[in-house]
Amino acid sequence: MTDERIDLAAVLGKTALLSTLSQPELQTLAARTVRKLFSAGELLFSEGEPCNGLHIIARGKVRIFKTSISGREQVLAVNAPGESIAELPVFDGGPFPASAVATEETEIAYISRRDFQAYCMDHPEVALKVLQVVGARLRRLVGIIEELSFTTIRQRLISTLLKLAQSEGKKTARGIEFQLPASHQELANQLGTVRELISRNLMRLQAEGLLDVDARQIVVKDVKGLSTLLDTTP
Amino acid sequence: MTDERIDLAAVLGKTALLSTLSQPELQTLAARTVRKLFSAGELLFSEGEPCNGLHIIARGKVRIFKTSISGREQVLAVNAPGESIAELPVFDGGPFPASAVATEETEIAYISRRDFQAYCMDHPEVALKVLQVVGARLRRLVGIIEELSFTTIRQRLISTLLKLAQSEGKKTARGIEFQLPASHQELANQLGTVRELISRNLMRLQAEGLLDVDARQIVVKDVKGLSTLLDTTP
DNA sequence: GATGCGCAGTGACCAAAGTCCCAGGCTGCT
DNA sequence: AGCAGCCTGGGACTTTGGTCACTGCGCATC
Repeated sequence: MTDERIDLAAVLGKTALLSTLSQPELQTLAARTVRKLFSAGELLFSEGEPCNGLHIIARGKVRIFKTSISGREQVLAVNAPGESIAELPVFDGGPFPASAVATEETEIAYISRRDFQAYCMDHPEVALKVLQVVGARLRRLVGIIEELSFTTIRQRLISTLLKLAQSEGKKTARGIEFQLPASHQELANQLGTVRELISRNLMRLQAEGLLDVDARQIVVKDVKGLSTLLDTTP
Repeated sequence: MTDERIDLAAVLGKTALLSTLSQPELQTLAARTVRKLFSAGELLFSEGEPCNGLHIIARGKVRIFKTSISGREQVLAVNAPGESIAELPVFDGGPFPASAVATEETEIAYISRRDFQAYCMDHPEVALKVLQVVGARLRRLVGIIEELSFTTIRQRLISTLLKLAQSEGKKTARGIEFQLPASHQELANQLGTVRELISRNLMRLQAEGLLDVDARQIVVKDVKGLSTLLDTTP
């Protein structure tokens, strides 16, 4: 038990929301925290459910998404350890605006709404921190709106390919090489479209000589060429 | 001058953000508030500019929007008196994520970032209120994303027509009658598309016998028919 | 009355997005 | 080996979205 508390306090201290707190404060908060374990693919919560507490990711990865009647998915965010999710329903009392699923084995630290709200009243700097985090989230959503309404799928795909190339690509003789981090289907969900279009657009870029594609293995041959495609008006 | 202060305090008291405050508190806040006047069509701020304070609408109407390189517009929100805008950049220190324009003669109460942040530290309940307001905003954005990624323009149009019919339609012998509140162009901006499609889709609905259209004058003849069109998968 | 100007309607046309469907490859399981 | 379940590739086709160009109307202004 003691081990758990110490561990939890460490986890809490690493989250952006609570980084300003002192050790003893983290301890008291940790005492009110519940651990929850989710296996890969398990739902944390679904859109529309009431929200009773704050989730903080201690380990694993969580995808936040909306689902349409026809079964299509639009990813809103993918969160990693140290990040909190669904801060807002905690404060406005409304239901979850989207669903959340663990994409791998995931451990959550859970603090009840009442406790966290009370904590914010006593520690206004935490409330301000929450506002900062929420600000980043809002900016991301505005970015998604911008992409959905101003760019083509082709451009969105190119943009994520370039990001991936930059973050995890390795320079080789043939170009910048990397692996797609997920199936075409999941990529499609993130870009708000369907599998076929991902496949087709990748092939098209290959035909144009900008990429080499072998299933998930990508070789970017012409970064500049790709970049210029981003600026052309749809 | 005295008049102004009293007036400002009244305005502040009516905003959702500050509704919990007492009269004297409103007075002290009002003393730190600056009035700003904007005429119709004038920009309050542009996307990317740094944000130095909180804007509260005292009178008029403000449209928040993004612009694409090709000149297209996507409306994120239209705010009315009593609402605050751009709360978030105030707290996270980042630039404005979108632009704002006054759609009619508009009066703004402006409080500097420093003052408002300090005020939140002293009055945590205000910070919590801000979180509530921001929560509503975030839900709206998620709603826009959902619409953009799951529905056709036709459906979005129908949905706003039904909302308008409900909020300001009058029942007549021919059906529910109302006026479009703006030009086709502005409507298109709100739905994230172009003028022609609004025009065409309205005509199409008329051809299908669901509406009667005469420029901006709309008569909804078949509410049920329209509603069912919303549920069909795109 | 002539001249602009903004707004709405429309036809032709093109590109992007999406649907349906099937083939082939790989993996893991029995 | 055989089968089931995935993921990817790709063909054929439809719908939707968007562009361009032009017409016509109403209104204000000169």
